[in-house]
Amino acid sequence: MHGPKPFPHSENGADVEVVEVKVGGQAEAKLGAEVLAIADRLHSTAIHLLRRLRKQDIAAGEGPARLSALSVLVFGGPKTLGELAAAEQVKPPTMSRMVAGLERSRLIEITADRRDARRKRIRATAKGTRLLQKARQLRIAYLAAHLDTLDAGELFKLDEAVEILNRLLEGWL
Amino acid sequence: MHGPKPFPHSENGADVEVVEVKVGGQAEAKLGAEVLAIADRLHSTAIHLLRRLRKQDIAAGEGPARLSALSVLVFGGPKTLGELAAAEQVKPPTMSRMVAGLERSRLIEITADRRDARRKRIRATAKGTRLLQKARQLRIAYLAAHLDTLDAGELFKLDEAVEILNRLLEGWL
DNA sequence: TGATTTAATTAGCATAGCTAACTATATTTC
DNA sequence: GAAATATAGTTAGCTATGCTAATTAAATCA
Repeated sequence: MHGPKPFPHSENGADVEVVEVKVGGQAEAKLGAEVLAIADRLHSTAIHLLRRLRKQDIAAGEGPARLSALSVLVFGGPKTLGELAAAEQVKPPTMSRMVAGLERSRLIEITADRRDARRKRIRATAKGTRLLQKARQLRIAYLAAHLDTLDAGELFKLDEAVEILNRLLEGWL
Repeated sequence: MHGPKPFPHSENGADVEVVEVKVGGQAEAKLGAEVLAIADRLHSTAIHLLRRLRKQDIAAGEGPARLSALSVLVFGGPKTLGELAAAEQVKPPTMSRMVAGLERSRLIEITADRRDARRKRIRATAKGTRLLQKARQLRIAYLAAHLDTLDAGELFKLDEAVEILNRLLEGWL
């Protein structure tokens, strides 16, 4: 039927046959067992992949959530707190605390917005940019070292799948 | 060069050219830019995928980590605490607390091991099994509803990639 | 028997998520 | 222009997850 069962999750995953779901509060879809099974495996795989990578994150001295927010600033330019929270799909109080931590570590700088005194302009410092590069290297190189044991065809398939998922996530909300 | 940039992360991801890493403390690999770029995109995609799914997890009343541990018990049978911790790639104190929470909610049962009084036998209750099915349905159906917007070819590619990743993770440590 | 190893817990710390309630500033409406 | 409303962020307080270090209890080894 399918490949090797990778983790205790996923096993027996197709016990749900057909399910109705509302997505975005409007559409209603009937889903086949095959799609559910793929969703199940994908979910489990993503969980376990990130469990491994999380350990590398910690080696950088800041947690994964902070590094991710810092990454938005480094590659996306300065943002307000609300924009950052939206980009990271997190509520403002959560981002508020992460920003406070990043500032204590001198990885970001906060300045007042002249147009709107309620807003804060948040941007990465040189130190923050440097740290992010280092952390990226830890995480990504670790993952890449494992990916490197795959052959070229497998890597290609992986890359294709990532693209498909990214397109899906873009129009997701 | 490559596809659409999906998130502020990932952008400019190939600024690391060649990197040496030690994996498992033994091998040393030189990694090309292509593998690093794929690793980068995969990492970012996994993060953002799980951000979305986490919200569904919470709808079930238990957090994702507990549900994941419960899943191991439901599909993998009874385990000791140490086995559970190992399966979930977590330290024993962390699992100890999760198990305590699951027991308070009557989702698992703990009995003494007759052979070794230090060990605990932990297994899912009927209630736990039921809850897991429901939670699975929430998470998986939500993801599946989005996957359902893909065409058959894309789904196939996704499934292939998941299999490749699972094989990779199995022999990872 | 005594020493060591192993299984699990407890205590204590940090990060990360949330909601509710509050402050301060902008904007809209009368 | 003053009052009402809306928006941006913070603070307080809760929960869940992760960790390490130290402790307890039981099993195993010398």
